[in-house]
Amino acid sequence: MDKDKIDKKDHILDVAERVFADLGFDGASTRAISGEAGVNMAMLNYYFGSKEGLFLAIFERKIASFRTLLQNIGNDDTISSWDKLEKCIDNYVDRIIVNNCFQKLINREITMTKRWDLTDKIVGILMVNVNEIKKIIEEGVSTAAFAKDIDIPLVVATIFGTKNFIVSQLQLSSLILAHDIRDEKFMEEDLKPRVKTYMKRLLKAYLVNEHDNSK
Amino acid sequence: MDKDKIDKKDHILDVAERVFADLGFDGASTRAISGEAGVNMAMLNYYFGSKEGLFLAIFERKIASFRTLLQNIGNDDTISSWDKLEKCIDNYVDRIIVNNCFQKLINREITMTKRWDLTDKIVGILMVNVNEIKKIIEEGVSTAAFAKDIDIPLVVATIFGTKNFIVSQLQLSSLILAHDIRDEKFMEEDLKPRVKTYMKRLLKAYLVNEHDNSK
DNA sequence: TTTGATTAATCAATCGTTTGATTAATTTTG
DNA sequence: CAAAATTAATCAAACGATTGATTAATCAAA
Repeated sequence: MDKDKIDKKDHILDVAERVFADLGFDGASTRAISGEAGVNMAMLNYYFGSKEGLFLAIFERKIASFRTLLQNIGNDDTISSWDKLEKCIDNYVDRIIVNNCFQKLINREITMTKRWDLTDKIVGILMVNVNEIKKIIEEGVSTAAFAKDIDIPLVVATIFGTKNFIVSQLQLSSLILAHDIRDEKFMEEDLKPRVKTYMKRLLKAYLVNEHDNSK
Repeated sequence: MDKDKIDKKDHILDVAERVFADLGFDGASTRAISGEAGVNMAMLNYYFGSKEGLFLAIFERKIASFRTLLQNIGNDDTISSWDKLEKCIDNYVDRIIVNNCFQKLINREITMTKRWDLTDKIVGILMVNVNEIKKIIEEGVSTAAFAKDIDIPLVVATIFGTKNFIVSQLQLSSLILAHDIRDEKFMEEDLKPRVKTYMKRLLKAYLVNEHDNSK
């Protein structure tokens, strides 16, 4: 049946996403992926053409939905720039903490000099989302909601860098936070609201035009 | 000669560091490393026992010196907590932007679930440095130089996350900064002071106790 | 000559991919 | 509807290439 085929492909993508995240692109063998997914090795090539095709399929499945979400926030004319940014933060934190293995996957492969074509594709997909954030901050500056002398690209680097660090370097952030970050309950009930609150305060202190940053 | 041997080992470590950073642990073959270093493949095992041994040797060569630098800053009783933090930022930015391929190397391998023993070793080494920063911030809070309701672990995540993002995701940050980040001159003359200024303003706005963070 | 450094050749293991065959499902034809 | 033809899905086996590591022979220096 067609339904079963889609389900099976989706199942493979689910498994492959986790295995890639754990072991990296090179480290994850097609045998390991097919083995864990309970399918024959040849099915990966049959469905996705190649290992790289499987890798890209994982991305394309994930990114699109979040992009439209960001765009909806950005295009909403009824709320202020700061409220838009808050909404972005909330959505990002919700998203990345839940399926963090996908984030790890991106962060690892994007630093590769090998496989330029693949990296370029990933960067291209990500930049669309990055630019949505950037646009919101720029809007805030032009409407004088944010200070005019802020460093927008580096603010973006802080937003993405902080979230990447927390989810991507699990062992390190576990030690820093003094919690086992694989503890689902802690992640959901404690860390999630905590990161949201922190990011908002941090950015508000720097961005919002209530004191002079230039000194 | 003994001198020549040490030079050769160092040369291998230099090359291996770059190749590992570019291609990852799995992606970097011993043939590629020995080939680029201009030595026979067997010399890697002869000198470092194994590929993993070579990998660890790269770390041990690098980390120690910076650790003592951080500790010297932390133990200096003649300057304020904020000045200590500024010094740390300056030193970090100077260091990571120059040899960023080492940072990439760490950031990639630390996210691996594979090779727990190796990751643990790396994390252990890094945590010493992380704790130095943490100690300085804690000192600032206890002396009321910093606001008491700040989230220290997440501040650490921002410091390391932002720097990691800039150097580790070169392609992405090149696009965000609208500059080719491999341009040495831009990195040295523009980006370096810019990141320093930004990090200080960002952290000061959040940390220093001149407005109430709790609202 | 003896010891340590260096080499080319080779090892078993594993890699991603391809193959040819077999089964299941679908479509076409009579 | 039923038989035949076609397509899709799945499999075990094997491919050539590459991996990290080791061997035994050679070289250089003391």
